[in-house]
Amino acid sequence: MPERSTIYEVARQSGVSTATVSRVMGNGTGFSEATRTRVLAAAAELDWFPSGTARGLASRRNGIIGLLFPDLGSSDDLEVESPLYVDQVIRGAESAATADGDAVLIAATRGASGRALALAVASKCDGLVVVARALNESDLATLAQRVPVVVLSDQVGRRTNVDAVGVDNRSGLRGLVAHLTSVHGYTDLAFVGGPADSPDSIERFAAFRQGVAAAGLHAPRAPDADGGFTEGGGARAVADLLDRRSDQGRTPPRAIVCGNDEMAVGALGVLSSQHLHVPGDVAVTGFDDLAIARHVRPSLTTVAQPIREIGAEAVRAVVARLADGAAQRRSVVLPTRVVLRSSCGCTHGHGHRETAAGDEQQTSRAGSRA
Amino acid sequence: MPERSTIYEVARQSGVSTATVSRVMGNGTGFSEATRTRVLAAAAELDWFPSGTARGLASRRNGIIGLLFPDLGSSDDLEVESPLYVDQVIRGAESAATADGDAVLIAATRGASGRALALAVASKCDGLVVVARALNESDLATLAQRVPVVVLSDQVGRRTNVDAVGVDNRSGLRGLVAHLTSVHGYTDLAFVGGPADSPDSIERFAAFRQGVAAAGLHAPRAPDADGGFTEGGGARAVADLLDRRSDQGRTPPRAIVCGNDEMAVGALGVLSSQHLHVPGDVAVTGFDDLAIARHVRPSLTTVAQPIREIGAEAVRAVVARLADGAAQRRSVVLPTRVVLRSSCGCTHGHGHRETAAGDEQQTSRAGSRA
DNA sequence: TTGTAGGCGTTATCAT
DNA sequence: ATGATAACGCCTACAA
Repeated sequence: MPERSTIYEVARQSGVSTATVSRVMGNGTGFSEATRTRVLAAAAELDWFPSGTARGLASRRNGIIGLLFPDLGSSDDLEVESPLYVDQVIRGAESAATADGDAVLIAATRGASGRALALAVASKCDGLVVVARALNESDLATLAQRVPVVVLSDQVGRRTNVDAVGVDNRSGLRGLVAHLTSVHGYTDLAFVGGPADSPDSIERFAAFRQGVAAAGLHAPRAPDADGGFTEGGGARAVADLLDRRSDQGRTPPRAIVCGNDEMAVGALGVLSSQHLHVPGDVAVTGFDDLAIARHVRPSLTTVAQPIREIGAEAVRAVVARLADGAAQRRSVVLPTRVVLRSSCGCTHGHGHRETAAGDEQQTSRAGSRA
Repeated sequence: MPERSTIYEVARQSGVSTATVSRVMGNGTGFSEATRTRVLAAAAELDWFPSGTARGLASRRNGIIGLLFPDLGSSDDLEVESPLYVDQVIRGAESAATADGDAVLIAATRGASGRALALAVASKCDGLVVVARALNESDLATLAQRVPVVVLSDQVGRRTNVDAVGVDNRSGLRGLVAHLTSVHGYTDLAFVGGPADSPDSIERFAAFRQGVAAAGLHAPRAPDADGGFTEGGGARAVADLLDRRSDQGRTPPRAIVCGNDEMAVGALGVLSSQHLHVPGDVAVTGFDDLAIARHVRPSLTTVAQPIREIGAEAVRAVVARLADGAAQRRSVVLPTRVVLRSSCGCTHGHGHRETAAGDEQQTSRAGSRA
């Protein structure tokens, strides 16, 4: 690395002050066209461009939005590929950030070192998006009084008094359960949830109970949960569920509602290996509507949520807060939508690219609200 | 936001100099335990932690590694979900970066604004990882003389004299073609490539030709390419290929080798809708070994490449360069591996989670090299 | 072990 | 339209 040149060299080389160079490089105005040309020429010649770091210090604006997410990866192959959800959030955040002229700084909070990492990231950002479970609520609050923070869970946001972006888990899942009970007439439903500390999973289970109860059926008190929102997790949970039922001399549930698509895929695998036909013997549903839901056989009935949009909306919220400052807590709840395919028992075209529902399509919408 | 306090307040509050506060906050040593306690207490009380930006300016180390990737998204749903490759690279980069104590700043270079965005990002980072096609080679060179850069393509790295991380596309694809020709005896193979400017796609096609020629068969001069490494792109390319063949009064190829898994999935869809059986009528293969390759039916024979590892290795390379400084260009080539499943015509267990090959498994390895 | 003081590379304020 | 010149918040010799 040759000695990096600074704004001083450029100023001298172009015969103006550093202030003027700064003006030319910034979006600002306040210089003649001739000056602009000379400065740019000098910059090009010296192969210089302004230091984002110095610029950030001086202007109190780094052009960086941080994104903290929980590290769900492990060494197990099946688990590792799992966090497609986070990948989508990252994509959405990136795109909204770029639209606003800043970049996204990502970091996974691994276990105990979470707080330190979070501080390190926060200290470089103008604002922060925090995926649910990436941070405990106390640390969340700490960060929130330093930079604008938006948490990806309406629930958590409410508790910590932090801006939030979430989805309407309840409507989605209730719609799904209503479909299973009313249209297909299933009466023995089981819920296989994700991590017990996932706000989304908790909300989905609550909605599941409501839906089941609303249909006049017996609602289980706790989900058949497992450690992860993963294919492996789903497989293990369903295997356990089946074992337990078998030990009790009971038959498998008529329908298994899973916490997300990946778990549902795991469920499909276990059921298939136990020679239980889906949806003939057991119906299965997911949540998320990832690409895999279309590709797996039978194709997966699920609840779609706009994951990329969640990430994008969160960044927009941070940016808005950056501009606004005061104003009371804001919360955005994005809509979900039931997507009917084959795994619930619906039958329709099985073309490779059939998409979504038909008659029974359900849509639940909720706008943003204060 | 209440007035943020600075190192000065903390110094005063704890009765030491700012230098000492700095020492306590940095990993450094050079202070008594008692001092440390007092400083930490003051920091906690004032609810202060050091500004990463200021720290970066002063220490010339931001703790940020940049990651530039091409924006392959579009508004088309099928295309949008596509860049699973990049998602994996991001994950790998993040994990290696965190291990080294820094975070990853990501940005997608969209079209013409690419250069400006790249400079903005580079000006905030200690080093940069650039995914192939994210930047033209000229801009790549510009950045490389400012911060350490590692490009994700051995080919590009060689041309621009920049450190690189790549995979052994050739061995993988040659192994695949050898399998198709020798084991299955296919003689009419077609190649459906990705974007014409993708170094990976180019290399894979070159290897395809070699492999076909080595089997004494006629090698096409150009791939049946399409705009994107996407499911939609694969579908369109294969549909075109089939149409063209049909117009010429020819039968479909006996095997279609696709540029990546997503294109292969698109191929599967088109073939199915045209009532061509895979692998009975036409064999199909992919590249990458994404999760979807296991889930799609028939399961996809493909070439595995360690995508996450690519991202991780790239970050390690820039970190190494950060420490080293001089030293000549380095290039790491990661191994690929043929993974045999059903879509090539191999038959074996169809359990939902069957993984990879059996007898015919091929492995090609290549260590790192100067 | 601790303090002093001079940067780090820009931006922003106030003049001119 | 342009120039001085303080910040910006911290690190790091150099001294003590």
